[in-house]
Amino acid sequence: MSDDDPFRLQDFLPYLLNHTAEDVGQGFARIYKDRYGMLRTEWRVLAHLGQFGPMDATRIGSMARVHKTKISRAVAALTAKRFVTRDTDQGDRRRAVLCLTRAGQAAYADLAAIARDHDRALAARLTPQEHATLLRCLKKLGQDLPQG
Amino acid sequence: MSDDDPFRLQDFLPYLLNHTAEDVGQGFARIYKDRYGMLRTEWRVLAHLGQFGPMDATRIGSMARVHKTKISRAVAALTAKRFVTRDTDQGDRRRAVLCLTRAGQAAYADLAAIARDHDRALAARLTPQEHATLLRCLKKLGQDLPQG
DNA sequence: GGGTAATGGTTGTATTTGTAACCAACAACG
DNA sequence: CGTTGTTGGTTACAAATACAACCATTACCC
Repeated sequence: MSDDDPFRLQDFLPYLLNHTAEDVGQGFARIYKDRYGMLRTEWRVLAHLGQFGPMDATRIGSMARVHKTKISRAVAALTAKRFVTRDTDQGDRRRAVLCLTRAGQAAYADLAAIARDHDRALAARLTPQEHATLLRCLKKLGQDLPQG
Repeated sequence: MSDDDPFRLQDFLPYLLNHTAEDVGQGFARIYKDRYGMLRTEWRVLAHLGQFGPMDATRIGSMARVHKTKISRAVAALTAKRFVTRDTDQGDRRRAVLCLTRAGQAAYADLAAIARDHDRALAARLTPQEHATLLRCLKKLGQDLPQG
C-alpha cells in the first residue's frame, strides 16, 4: 500500500463518526433532558426496558455495551424519578429485575414517539438506499471489534 | 405517517451512531493515550495543526466544532508536552497562533500513519461502495443541523 | 477621545465520568 | 461444612467535562 497516500482527517472514520454522533445526538438529548431531566444513560436504560421489557442491570449493560457503574447510577436516578422499580430476584438475591412503572412507561411512550419522528427527519436527508447502507455499515463496524 | 409504526431502538440513528463511534474510537484512542498521554481533544488539536498548518484556537474550535474551553485546556496540555507553541499575534494581541514544534510534528506524523492504517482496516470491513456511501452520509448528517 | 459592545482566550465550580476497590450472595471443590 | 473464586451491583475517589463568569484587547460609534 502506498505509504505516501496521505492521511485525511476529514475522512478519518473515528473522527467523522464521533463528530456526526455528537451533532446528531445533541438534538434529541435536549428533549429528554428538558422534559424529564434525564441523562443519556438514563434515556438508554429507559429505552431498553421499554423496548425489551423487564431485565436486570447486567443485561442492559451488555446489550447497550455500557459499563455497570454507569447503569447503576442511571438506575438510581430513574428509581428516584419513580420511572423504574427494582425487584430482587428471590432465586438469586444478588440480581434485581428492573421494570418500568406506569409513569416510566408513559415517559418511554412519549420519548419513543419523538425519537421516531426525529429519526425520520434524519433519514429524510438521505435517500432510502443511503439510509439502508448507513445502518448496515454502522452495524458492521460496531461488532466484533478487535480487543473491544 | 402511520403512528403505530413502532420505534426500533436498534435502528435509531443517534443511538447507532454514538454506539459505533464509541466502539470505533476506542481502538485508536488507546494508541495516542498510551504513546503520548493525550486526550481526545489533544489529538484533535494536534491533528488539525498537522493537517492544516498553524492557526488560532478559535479556528480549530470552529473547524472541529469543539468548545473553546476544551480547546484551551488541550492547548495548555500540548504546550506542556512541548508539542505546540503559541505566538501572540502582534497585530491583534488577543489572538495566539498555534504551531507544532518539531516534536509535535513527529508525534503527528507517527499518529497520522497509524490512523491511516487503522482507517484502512476499518474500511476493509466494508465494500468500497459502502465506504463511500458511509462517508457521504456522515458528512450530510453532520452539517446544517437544526439549531445546531 | 470615552463609553459600550464584541471577541479571543482563561479560570472556577458544579456535574459527569472512569477506574478501582468493595460488599453481599452464590458456586465449586476439598 | 469451610475456603476460595465468581458474579451482580454499589460506593469512593480521581480525572474530565460543561457552563458560566471572567480578563484583556479590539471594534464600534457618539
